[in-house]
Amino acid sequence: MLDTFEGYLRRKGLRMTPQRELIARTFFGNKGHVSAEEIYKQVQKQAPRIGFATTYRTMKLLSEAGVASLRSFGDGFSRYEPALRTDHHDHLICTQCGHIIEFEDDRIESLQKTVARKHGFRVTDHKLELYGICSKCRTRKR
Amino acid sequence: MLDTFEGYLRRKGLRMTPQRELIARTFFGNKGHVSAEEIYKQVQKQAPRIGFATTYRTMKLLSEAGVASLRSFGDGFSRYEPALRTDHHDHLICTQCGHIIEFEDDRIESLQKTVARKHGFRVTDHKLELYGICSKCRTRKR
DNA sequence: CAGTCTAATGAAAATGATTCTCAATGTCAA
DNA sequence: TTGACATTGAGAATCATTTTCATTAGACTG
Repeated sequence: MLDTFEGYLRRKGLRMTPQRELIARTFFGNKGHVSAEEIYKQVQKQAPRIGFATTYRTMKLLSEAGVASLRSFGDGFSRYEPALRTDHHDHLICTQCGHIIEFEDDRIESLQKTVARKHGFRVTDHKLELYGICSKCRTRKR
Repeated sequence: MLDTFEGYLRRKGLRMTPQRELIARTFFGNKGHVSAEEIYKQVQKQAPRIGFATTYRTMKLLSEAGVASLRSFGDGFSRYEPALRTDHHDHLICTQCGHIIEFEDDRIESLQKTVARKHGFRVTDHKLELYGICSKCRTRKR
């Protein structure tokens, strides 16, 4: 993962710096769905001198390198999640508590490809989000 | 459509004003996937005195009334599309030219419900977006 | 090692979509 | 008519993200 990133940088004539390494490691240490600001705060604890500009810049680099993928849910800001995961997964989002569950379903995936092909599209990425109320919130409600 | 909106306003003790009506009509006159700014520009042509604040406010009202639904694609800003359409549809988005194609697929819909149920979710809404390159862009490319 | 070239950094300012504030205006009901 | 609010438009404010810019650090050359 980190190697892929380093390779990308080298290929582009860019450098692997301590800051970039720390930010990348911090990012990979997360479960996913992390906003740039969250990364920034975590990084701050270990290296308070690192500015948010560098964090944002590095997140963008990670995304360009293909090791992070940008995902914008409905809320104000963009989240990153580790790419290159073997499983393609989608999201179930509770509109009540904000909890996010990942799932995958091969049948849906293959239907998506079929539909795209029918419209002459070559799909490079996709995003499926189901919004609803999770069981916990539903029982808590009444 | 407009009646539904009017009903919502009345129920909330709010008023149907000329501005709101024009904005609503303009919105309904569009195919969908319109940003608040686009609506604003269109409205401006007919009534230059209307400010963007009013446009934004009215779009939010339309959304609360359930006649418009907010959809944020990856780009910087939020788009609205007419709700209450009989067909549930999803989007194919060309990352090259930005063209958006709507599609619907009942099998995918029902699979979504199945998956959600398995996780104890009651789905209220969903969003499926396939990103790729459309046939036009693909042939133009080489 | 010294010198040079360029990338990288952090702080602060800039941006751009959206929201809020506020004074002025409109509308309804009593 | 009057009072009570809702509404409006203009501009200021917000908030995540980007850009600018002066400074620092790295890597390479001789």
